[in-house]
Amino acid sequence: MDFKTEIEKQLKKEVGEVNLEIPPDFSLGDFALPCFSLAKILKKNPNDIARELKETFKSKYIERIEVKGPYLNFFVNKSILAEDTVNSILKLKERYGSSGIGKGQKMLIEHTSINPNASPHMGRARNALIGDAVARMHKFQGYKTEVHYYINDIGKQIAMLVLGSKGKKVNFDGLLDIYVKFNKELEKKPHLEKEVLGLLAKLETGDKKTKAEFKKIVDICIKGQIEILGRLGIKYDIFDYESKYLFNKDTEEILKKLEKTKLLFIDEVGRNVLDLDGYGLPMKTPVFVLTRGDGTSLYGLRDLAYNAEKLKKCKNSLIILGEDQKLYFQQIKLALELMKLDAPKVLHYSFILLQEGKMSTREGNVVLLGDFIKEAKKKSLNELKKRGRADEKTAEMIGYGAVKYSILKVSPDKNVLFNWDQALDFEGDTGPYIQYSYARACSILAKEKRKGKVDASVLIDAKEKQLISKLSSFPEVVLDATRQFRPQSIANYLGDLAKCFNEFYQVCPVIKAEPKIKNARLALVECTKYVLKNGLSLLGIDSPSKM
RNA sequence: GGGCCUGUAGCUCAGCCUGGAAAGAGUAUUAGCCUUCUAAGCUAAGGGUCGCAGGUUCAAAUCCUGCCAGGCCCGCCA
Repeated sequence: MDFKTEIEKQLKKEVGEVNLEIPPDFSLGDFALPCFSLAKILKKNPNDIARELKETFKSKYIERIEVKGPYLNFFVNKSILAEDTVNSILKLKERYGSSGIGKGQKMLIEHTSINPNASPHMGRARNALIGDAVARMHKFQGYKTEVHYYINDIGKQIAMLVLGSKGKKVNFDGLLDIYVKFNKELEKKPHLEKEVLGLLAKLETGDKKTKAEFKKIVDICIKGQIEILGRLGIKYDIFDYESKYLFNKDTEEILKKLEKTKLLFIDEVGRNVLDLDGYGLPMKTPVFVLTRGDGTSLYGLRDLAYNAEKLKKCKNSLIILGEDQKLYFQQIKLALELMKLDAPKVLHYSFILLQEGKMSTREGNVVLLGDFIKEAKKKSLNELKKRGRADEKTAEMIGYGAVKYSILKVSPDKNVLFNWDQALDFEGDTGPYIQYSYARACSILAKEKRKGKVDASVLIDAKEKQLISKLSSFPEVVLDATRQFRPQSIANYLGDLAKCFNEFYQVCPVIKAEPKIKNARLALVECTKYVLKNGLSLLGIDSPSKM
């Protein structure tokens, strides 16, 4: 039952199209109609309008109506809401919250796509965590999702690692060090740059030995990255290697297509350049450079080929990109549109900053994801020990939950200043707080079983009503979050829900309540358990039944 | 110089798209609550020129303009 739509439908008959809002405080009602705008149309005092509407409005879904000055406040029939919400959740269980809007549709999501040059740092992890959550949200809504990871296996960075690791035994953890050292070397000896480019040119001719050298580094790197991300439960369906689009000549196809637009030209140093003047790109000279002077391809050209292929596979597509790629993506989008191709939708996120500035793999001032989750697990294991448990699996659930929640709850537009203490906080508005609420619910349900029919209308305590109201809004929150690619909305909702549940827990004993109320409260706890679990799983966070 | 994002309590953030009632959480500080379903919890107190200045509106944290501060980007990196 959608109360809001029901009230709006009724009001439409009386005064035309209106938009209800949620009052600032629970005690003021469930929905409110401010009568200011009506005052203008009806040429009457808003307070009078509110009073008159109160008299004429009738609906069985409304318990009572209060007039507060120019506001008409609706109190929905709590027993209908309670019955409705509880029945719906108990029926749908792990599907509660899904609208099914994605049924029959496919969604391709590309995320993470970290350069295979080192162990991932927290900044990159933000991409993976957001992408993973968005993918889970779509899956939940019925989309058939396909998660892609694009591997930049032929870039300058790999060439640098190939050169830097000559004669050394390389492993995943040592790559960062090699990369940092090589970059320092490069500053001192600029002629190394030529060696790097030479190696790239050799690669593009298809030289077997060079290919093998690149592949060796890339394989080590990808394997290490996937292992770390896999620990966090982040999985990919398909890995796309950038080199493929070079060696299968797709890039040449793209150049041919772009030639037809008449906007492609060869500049004074022999590069293929796309003229994007007149499209409002905020660049000094609005062009898109596609090849180097020596004819080798640049990243952008290969990316165009990649995007063209993704589009063939699926017309619904999303990519997660850092804010540094905003302008670059505009170029890609324009170039694709010139070829009459749709660009994917894009979600940009800002960087995680350190006290001393931006994280930079090249300079080596990074907090590695691997180190961070290790620390998180260690801390949660410690906390578990204090409570007489020391279960590794649960420690991971909690530690990783803290990491994920702390990143996902913040809007991607915001820079995050990385702070160890804060990121590893387990109290207050954190992942473990939500998990703890879940564990509390499980604990009650393990002690006592609900029996027979539930009469939800006996749930009349203020905290019970508040909890029910919160539970009932879950589907709307998920729908909105999915449509707008906003995992943070779900994270914030879960924080609120956990708070509502803990407040209820404090004042409403379940097991000791009289039978009728006990049964209804058990049902309410069960409902909360489902919603917490469903919500957490959308963020890729596990729900431990004990902690 | 140009473009995009951000600026809300000491600190970390929600609310801004879609304007509406006294601006919300968490944390930190202070004071309470474990013989009662897990205290990773709950209750209470103090703490705010919503960056600044204009404008639109009956009404602005929310919309518009200008300015200030931070982040990101602006041709052979990816």
